[in-house]
Amino acid sequence: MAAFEALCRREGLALTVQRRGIMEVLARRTDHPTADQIYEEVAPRLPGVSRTTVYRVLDTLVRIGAVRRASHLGAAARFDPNTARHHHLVCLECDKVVDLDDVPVAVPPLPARRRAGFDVVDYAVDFRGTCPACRKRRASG
Amino acid sequence: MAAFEALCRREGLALTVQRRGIMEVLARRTDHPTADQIYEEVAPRLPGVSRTTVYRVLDTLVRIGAVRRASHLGAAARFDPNTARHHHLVCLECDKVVDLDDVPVAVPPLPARRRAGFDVVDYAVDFRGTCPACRKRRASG
DNA sequence: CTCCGTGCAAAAGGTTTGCACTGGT
DNA sequence: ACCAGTGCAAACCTTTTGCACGGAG
Repeated sequence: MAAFEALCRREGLALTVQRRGIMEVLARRTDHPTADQIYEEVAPRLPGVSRTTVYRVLDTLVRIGAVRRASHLGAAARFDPNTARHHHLVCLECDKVVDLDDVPVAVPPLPARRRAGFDVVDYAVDFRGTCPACRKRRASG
Repeated sequence: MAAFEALCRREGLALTVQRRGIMEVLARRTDHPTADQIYEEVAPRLPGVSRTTVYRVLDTLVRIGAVRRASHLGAAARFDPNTARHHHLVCLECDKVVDLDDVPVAVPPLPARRRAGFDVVDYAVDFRGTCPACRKRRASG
């Protein structure tokens, strides 16, 4: 939390009660709350806070690297005709997703004591980085 | 495509032009189109087709196992205060996501020739399966 | 001929935007 | 005091639902 305040100062961002409150909620929770869940938890402590602010603060937190979006696959649902196990290349800048067909990736089995009671039947690996188009765009821009 | 028609017959589903057209688009594309992108591509071939139908057909295709949803993280965006590399346990039934903090998973580096020009800087592994609550619910129900 | 599947329209989330005001710095 | 940050309302985008019609089996 102190690190967060330092980060804000370094970025020249105002330390508002809203930002502090939302960051506190995020820092405490170990699940991956939605914007609305964060709003519900923050609203009693910050009377009059709006959902708009929650969305805007979350954008800011993502931009300065204080939190992550849990999925990099974009907002809208995407569909994949390939039902076999396969992995993905994901561009962190434009959310483009490319299949890695026929590229087996050996992931060691998760030890039973780390599975939190889940029956694990499969896995998928997202390799994250920058796609050729975004790299080029950044180099020229 | 022939396999898809056989699958429909086996499931007792009518082979409508809409289902065939949407499945053809999905089978041809190697990216992960959104419902709207599929609609845009299918609309000229199926005059008068509605977005509603695209959504309903996609649901059907997922149900019979002809396609997959590319993300299992649910509709709403989720936020994660943990910006360090970590992996996830994902329930395929209720979309619950649990962090695997401090559980390193060794994934071999992707050979350069499989990277499709991406600069890969990180990776994340989603372990997929059934969470304890859903397993219990299924056992009792 | 019988329903399943579709189209339309409207509703239901989730998220973003325009504008005026307020609170940090 | 200035301007970034906020609140409100309305718009926007994606997805779902109710109802009536039409075509596949």
